[in-house]
Amino acid sequence: MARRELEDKPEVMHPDVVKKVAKCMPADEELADLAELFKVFGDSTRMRILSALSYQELCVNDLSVLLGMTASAVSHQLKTLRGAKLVRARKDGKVVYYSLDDEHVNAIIAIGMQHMAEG
Amino acid sequence: MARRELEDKPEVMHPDVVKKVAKCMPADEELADLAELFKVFGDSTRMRILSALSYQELCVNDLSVLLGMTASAVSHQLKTLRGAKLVRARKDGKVVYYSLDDEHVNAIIAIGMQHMAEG
DNA sequence: TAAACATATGAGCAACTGTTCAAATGAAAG
DNA sequence: CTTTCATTTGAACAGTTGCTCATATGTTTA
Repeated sequence: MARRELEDKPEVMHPDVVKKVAKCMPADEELADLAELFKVFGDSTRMRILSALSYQELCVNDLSVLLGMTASAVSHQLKTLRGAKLVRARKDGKVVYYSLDDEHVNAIIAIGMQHMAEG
Repeated sequence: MARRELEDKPEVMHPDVVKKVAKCMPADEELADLAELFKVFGDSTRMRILSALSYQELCVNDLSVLLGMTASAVSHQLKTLRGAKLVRARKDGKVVYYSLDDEHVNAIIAIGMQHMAEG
């Protein structure tokens, strides 16, 4: 009991299982990067932008009208989407047209929809 | 000019395109729910938990050792994962075993990995 | 019964995030 | 050149989030 109190580190409950899983799992850094990617999908404004762009290339002004938000707010989010390489920019005069830059975007959205439809 | 200054609402740049996309897009609420789902994937701790559970059913203590975190922190995140129906709990005595509760989890993670591998 | 244990929960706090606002670019038109 | 316009950027602020700590549940064992 006294011995137990000194060592307050938690005992492993299933040591062999934990070791096995620890060896199988990807590196923490890789999983952190993956989480960063999904964080970009985890905002309703960005999700609406991605959904819109899945149908049609759009400029910032179009998006701001479509979403009912200021061009500034949209531009900030587009910067985030560009950083994640989910969106690509094409400049034509003053106007900047955005479109999806990744074939996986629609796939990820589709699977998410499936999950919600079943839940 | 004076007329222009009074009406400071933004003009639509490509009205027909915006209308078309507006009709195609899912409802805002559905996209918001989808964003909420991806928000759950958008945290490195939760991602590590999901990754671990993709190999093996694990109890809270195992997870806390595996992740090097307190059982409390892990339990809080498991509650979030349970709320999103990504994880299921099985109770055996004092011990609660968690496992993936969704076939789509692995698919979503796999596509995310693909995106990172190409970027 | 009481003690030990695995897990869950609530409050509190530091860190992060999305929007607004004002100002800056950069490009076309007068 | 100057003005106008589309977009971008930075600072600031409110709202959110994940962890810690203390405590509460619920279960097993002595």
